[in-house]
Amino acid sequence: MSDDYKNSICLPKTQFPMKAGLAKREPEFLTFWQEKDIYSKLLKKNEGNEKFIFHDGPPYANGTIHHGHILNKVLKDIVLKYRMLKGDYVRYIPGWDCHGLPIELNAEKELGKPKDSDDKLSIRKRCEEFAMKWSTTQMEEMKRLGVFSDWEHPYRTIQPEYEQTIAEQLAAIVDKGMLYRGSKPVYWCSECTTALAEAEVEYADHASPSVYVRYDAIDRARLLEIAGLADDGKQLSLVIWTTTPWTLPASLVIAVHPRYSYRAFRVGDEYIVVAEEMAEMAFRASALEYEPVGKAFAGAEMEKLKCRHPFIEDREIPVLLAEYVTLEAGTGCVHTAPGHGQDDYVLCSMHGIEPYAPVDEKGRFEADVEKWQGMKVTDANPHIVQYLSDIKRLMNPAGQKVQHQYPCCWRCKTPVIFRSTAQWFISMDNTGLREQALKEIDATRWIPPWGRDRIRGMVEDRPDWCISRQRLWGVPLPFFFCNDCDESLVNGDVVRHVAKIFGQHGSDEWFKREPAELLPEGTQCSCGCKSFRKDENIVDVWFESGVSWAAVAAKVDGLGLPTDLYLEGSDQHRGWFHTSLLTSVATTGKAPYKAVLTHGFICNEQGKKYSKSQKNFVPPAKTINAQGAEILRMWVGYEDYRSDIVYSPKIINALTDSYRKIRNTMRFMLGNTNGFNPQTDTVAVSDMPELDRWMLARFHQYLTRLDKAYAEYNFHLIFHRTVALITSDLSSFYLDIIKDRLYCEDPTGRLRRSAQTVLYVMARDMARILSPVLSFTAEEVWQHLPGSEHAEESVFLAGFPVPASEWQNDALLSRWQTLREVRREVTKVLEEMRRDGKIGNALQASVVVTASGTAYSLLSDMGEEMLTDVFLVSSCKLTQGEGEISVTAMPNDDAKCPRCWRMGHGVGTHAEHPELCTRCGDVITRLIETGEYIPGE
RNA sequence: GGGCCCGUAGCUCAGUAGGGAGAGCACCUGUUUGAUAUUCAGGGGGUCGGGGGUUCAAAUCCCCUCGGGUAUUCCA
Repeated sequence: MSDDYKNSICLPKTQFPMKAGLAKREPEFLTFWQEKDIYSKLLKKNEGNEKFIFHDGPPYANGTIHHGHILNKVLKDIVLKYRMLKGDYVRYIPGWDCHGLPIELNAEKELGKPKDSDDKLSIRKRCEEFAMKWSTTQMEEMKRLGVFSDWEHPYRTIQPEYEQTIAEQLAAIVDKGMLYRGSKPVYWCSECTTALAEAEVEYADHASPSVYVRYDAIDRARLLEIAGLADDGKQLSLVIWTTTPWTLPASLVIAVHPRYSYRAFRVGDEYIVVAEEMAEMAFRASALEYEPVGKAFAGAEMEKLKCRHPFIEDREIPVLLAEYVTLEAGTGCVHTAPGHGQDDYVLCSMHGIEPYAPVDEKGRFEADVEKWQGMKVTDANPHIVQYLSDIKRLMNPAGQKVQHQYPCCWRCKTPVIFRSTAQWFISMDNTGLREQALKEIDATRWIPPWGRDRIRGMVEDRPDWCISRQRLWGVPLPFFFCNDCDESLVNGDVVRHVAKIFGQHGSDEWFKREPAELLPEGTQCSCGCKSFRKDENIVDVWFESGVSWAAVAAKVDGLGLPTDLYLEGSDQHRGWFHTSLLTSVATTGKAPYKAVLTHGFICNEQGKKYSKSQKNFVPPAKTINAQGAEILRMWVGYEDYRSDIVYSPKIINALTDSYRKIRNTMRFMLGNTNGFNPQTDTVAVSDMPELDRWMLARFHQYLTRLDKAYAEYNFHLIFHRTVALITSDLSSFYLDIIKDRLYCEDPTGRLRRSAQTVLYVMARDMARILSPVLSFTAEEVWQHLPGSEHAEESVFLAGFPVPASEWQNDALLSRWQTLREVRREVTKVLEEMRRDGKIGNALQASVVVTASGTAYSLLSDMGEEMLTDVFLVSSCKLTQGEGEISVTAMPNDDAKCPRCWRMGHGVGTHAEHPELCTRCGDVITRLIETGEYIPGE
């Protein structure tokens, strides 16, 4: 049997499996990292170096994690692993937000509404169990992603020491004089006699009365002038529309839009002013004839105009301007009761008008409303309508109804009302909190930059922060009221006294103890009374997570303030970024962070938001168990996190294919470094063929660009540049060309060792530079690298790769760019020949390249031998011609070397192996001499 | 409705001093069997959301518009 010399060829050989088997292998690496304590070793290694202080935003401890959590945690992991590889000292303390309504509602569902303090404590107990269960579950799910974090020392907002900080921060705010007690409208159920949170309200179809009500102008002359009318003695009024006549006794203001067009209309024997566009709808409802008179004018002209309340004779109603006025319904003139509406409240508070709500907790009118005192507001509605009609203030027939969605109590289904109640606020302006917060926003780096404008707008516009909630599952506001004079007892020392109790025993103590047991000894009201009762509110959970900088960053060893980075979804501009800023500026004057990075939301292929309730997503655990967490890590790295990003099985499948390409190329490099000892076999750059030096120059560029991409938080470029390198530069070019050297050259000769040197360097450094993203695969590659030169037991201890300056060679890069363009022409011509059946393998062809000018001199400088190798043909001739580069090719009929498959190359001339080409003959001769190759085997 | 973000090939993305529309994947057709659940080559595919303006020249600068996304309390 003829010897095809196959056994003398060095084919790739490695233990690194082609099939990833990620779902099965990843847990082995997790165990490896844990058992070898790699994260601790990394911390120890970087101890004393510059710190990068990162502070984790606490996810809500409710349910299993979804793709949004994965995006967030993996992004954090990428940033921090990069920093750690670079040598920074980075501690990652994970946290959970454990108080709050969603958890409380769950507990309440099981245990019912609490009746006494024992019930309250059982509910809180159940809440705690719930929060612990889910935060622990989420922790396990996050660990599975390969995230490096201090999982042994997480923070939770229900830890006593955390609760102590919450109270201490409150004390600091009290000390600064920022806290005050005021009124604010909240959803109120008069059946359950309680305030409701948004989540406890559901919308149902409801028929409400529809009333158009006249407010006579007091500033009659002014309004006539604005409207362009002469005074002919006719009645002149603004008309409002409302579906809640019971709020009319609390009506204090009429709101109009500054830029809408308003106009007077003659209706019967009177003038009525409404928004021009709304006239038809308004008068048609009232079945009235109308005609426009005078001239149209902007709402802004009516600012501060005084009108008269429809039935409270001595109440003047000013017209105020509001952007929220719309032309969807009504008249463009909006009746405004700050005690009964959110917008109303905000508008009035801007003008110093206090909320007014003459309605008690059972939903009955109080004494202020003489006519209907003691009547339920909903029962009073028809009486009010009839009265309006009787006194000729109603435009439309009494009894008209409108069908619309109206908020109802989710428990008893009663329509809820808006009712202003006493609440605790942090003032935005009394002590300059808003102004200072804006300054700190400007001093912070926002990534991407539009984050600054976003949070700026919110801080500029926001009302005072209402921090009280009428709920159970949270930290009680440690305030008291005097039993004698009803005066509130709010001072920093008292709050700090309670804070200590929270820190030692937890905030349950508030419910277990009597006021005297919570107060410092001898506490006395200014009226002399020593008997107090407890406030029954808890603090807004946003305040709790908002002080994590004080509870965690300021206290945990290895962290500190200000932190270097907060990293969360873009919804946190309103949430955690916002509340952290306010609390920190309030008590320290400074932002808690130097930089804030935000990412978008997860959407499906239709651009729809991820929704658990709609079940429009494959649960992550399913993907992890089928394809591995690595694919999800890759997905995070693959997408541009700054905008909303798409998650779909299609994308995951595409990524799986890309992953295979990366993995297989790494495997090829590892396989071809088989038998290479980096310590003894490395070839110096100066001894390398030009192609290898080009490859290193390109790799130098790649490493430099990736370092920049990491540093600038352009993570998706990492992946896209890596895929470009692997497919275009490695797989289809460099690796393809050096196969001949790797397989056929003398295994220990310079040419093969040179290529191996390059492969080793690239495998080693790609493992390191990709490890923040492809953590599992990078570690696996690392464990399969040849040689013992790398003493590090994990890729994460090997540091960030620094390209050798001698690799850099911009001249080579541009020179080879031209060569590759010629190569593209060559492959195109060969493809045509192949199509015509003239050749199969490119090695069966001979090529002639004709070039002129600088292209010719460049190619001739490289030499025909190199062109032959690079074009993967058996021979290449270069001729000088005119004009553009042209390529011709023909089948080569030289004899074929059975070992390397090239045609010609001196086949038939070798003294001992005339059947081989000169190169292969020499190689075989040596291999036979040393016994490395035995013919016929 | 106002605020903010996004809109380049079926998918994910490049395109930073305005001047040639690109990459990878997917798809089709071949190639290899010495990366073989692999490799290589070739090919089709885009009014750069739409319209207007500035300019000799616009994916890139300005204005308008459409579509999508977003908000633990925007909505009488």
